[in-house]
Amino acid sequence: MELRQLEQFVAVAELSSFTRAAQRLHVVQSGVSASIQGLERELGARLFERGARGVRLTAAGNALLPAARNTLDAARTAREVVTQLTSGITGEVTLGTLASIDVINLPALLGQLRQAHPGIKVRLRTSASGSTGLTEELTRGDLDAALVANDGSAIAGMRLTRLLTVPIRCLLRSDHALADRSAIALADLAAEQFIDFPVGFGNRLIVDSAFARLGLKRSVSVEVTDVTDAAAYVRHGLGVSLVPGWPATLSGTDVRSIVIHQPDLPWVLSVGVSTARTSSAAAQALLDLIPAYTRSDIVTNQH
Amino acid sequence: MELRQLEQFVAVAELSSFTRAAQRLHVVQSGVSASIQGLERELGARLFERGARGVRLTAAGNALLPAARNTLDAARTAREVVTQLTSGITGEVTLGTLASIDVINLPALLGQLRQAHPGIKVRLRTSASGSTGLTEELTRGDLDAALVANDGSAIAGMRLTRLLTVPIRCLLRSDHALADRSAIALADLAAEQFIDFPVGFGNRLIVDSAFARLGLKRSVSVEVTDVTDAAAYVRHGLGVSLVPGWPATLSGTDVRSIVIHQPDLPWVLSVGVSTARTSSAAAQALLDLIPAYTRSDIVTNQH
DNA sequence: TGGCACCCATCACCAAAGCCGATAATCAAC
DNA sequence: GTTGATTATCGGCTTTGGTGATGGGTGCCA
Repeated sequence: MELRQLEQFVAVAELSSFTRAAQRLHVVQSGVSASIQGLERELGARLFERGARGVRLTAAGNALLPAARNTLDAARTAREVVTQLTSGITGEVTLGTLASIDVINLPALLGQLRQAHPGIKVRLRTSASGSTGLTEELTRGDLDAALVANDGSAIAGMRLTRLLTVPIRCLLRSDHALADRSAIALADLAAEQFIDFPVGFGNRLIVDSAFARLGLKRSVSVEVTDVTDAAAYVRHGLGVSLVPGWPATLSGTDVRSIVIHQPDLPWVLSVGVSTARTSSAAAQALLDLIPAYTRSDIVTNQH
Repeated sequence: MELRQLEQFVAVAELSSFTRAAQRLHVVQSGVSASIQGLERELGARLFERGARGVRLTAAGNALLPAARNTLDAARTAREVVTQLTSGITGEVTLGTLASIDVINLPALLGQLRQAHPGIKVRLRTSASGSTGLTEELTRGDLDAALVANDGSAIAGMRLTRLLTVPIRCLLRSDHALADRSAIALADLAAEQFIDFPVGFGNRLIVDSAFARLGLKRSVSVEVTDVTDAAAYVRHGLGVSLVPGWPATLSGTDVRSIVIHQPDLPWVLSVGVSTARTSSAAAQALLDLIPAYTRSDIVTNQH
């Protein structure tokens, strides 16, 4: 049994395909095929059910998968403990992030990380499909960590660390009938046209499910990927928007940001890692810095 | 980095020698040398200080050693979880044992183990140098587990599980001046000739250190490796003996077994595994059975 | 039902690497 | 200095991982 075989096995298991695993590993498919066969012969058990439409893990394969990951993690750690002594922490980290998160000062964070550990290379990746897409990429193994927003509930396969909780507020044009309220109930907005994020984003998920829980339907007429864009559309009369609210960002404009009550709608930003993997030293170094570079002045759930 | 390299690295580290590591691994020395060099080149750090009298770990080597063991353990576990599904637990276990332990019914235990897990092969090894020798063999990696006897204190590098505590008693010929006492103090025996186990055995260690603590010297004139032998020498007038006492074994003979007080001398039998390694599934299966096959009727420390 | 697309297995070939055996180089102890 | 023990180096052999092409099987769709 070789580390190379375990690596290939894990790749095939994650991608459910010899062909795609070979692509990811930069070898030809026949090599992966032979390698897995060797592993199966050595272990005396078939690891995959081969089908014309990809492969599925057998019971034996399912048993091996976590153990194989453990082994690869241990091997990576073994490498790291030595290289750390000579050249500090090195390695490559891929962080999944949301399109426009100004609550985390990523440039400053990465500057600090570079200064502390020059050997770490960071790659940022944003997903067009929001937190849902990031979650998938993370569990598929394409990301080392991801920033995700949701209502604060757990996500299967991810270990989440909460960074920030911001109440969702309603953006209204100042000439709107509700614009002078001090607080708005969700039910008051059921008939409005909404500007919101696309399906898959945390914000959309929170608001959609809140309406669903109340038994209400709503209409999203414009989709944006940025709170600032949402505010701009509100300003131009395209509708109202429910987004995590930082009152300061709107001061002096003709858009009002009003607290939502009934129910509270907390928008929770977390950083997540896969429960199936252990983080590399490089990833851990990045994760350790995130809380310090998260804006804490608006960590509040109050109205 | 290959598992083979880690295996060779651990062997060299444990034996402090390329040559002996090569012997253990059944490869030639030049192969180990090249392999370790490759590992050092890949990690960018020297792992051993080479000397004419063997090798010593560098700081990098010391850092790598536990991580390498973890990796190898994880790989072994990966193998086991799969083979366990098809052929049950398999593997080879080497148990270090004392020459004559009748308090553990090893034949019955191994019979049960064979019945439960036919794929496990057990090798028993006794050490001529008693518990001390077993401890060394265990930490050197030659044993998976060892039965050791001592006064119940901890042993560096070993995780001990207590099986049995038996008070040490004094064997005397029935015509001895102290033979009719109901209890004897250690100081009463300082002038006697002793029959005892060789240095390195748990019993010898306990009694020697007890006399040393009292500031007394004693003379061991006959060395045996079996309690029955000790009783035989006592019967023939060669001296007295302090051994873990089971009154029943002497009934109907002309040798008396008398309790020692001042101080209590507990003889503690434990089974130990190395703290540096995790046990294989096969070793664990054996360990799990030991308590059930340990005589519990004499688990007592009372006089 | 036949063709097509997709996927895994097999094969021949090549380059790299592991292993062996022998030998050189180094160092400590006597 | 010599001896003994230890690690490093070298040439040659064998194994094996990788490649690229090909074959065979399966589901999908016209």
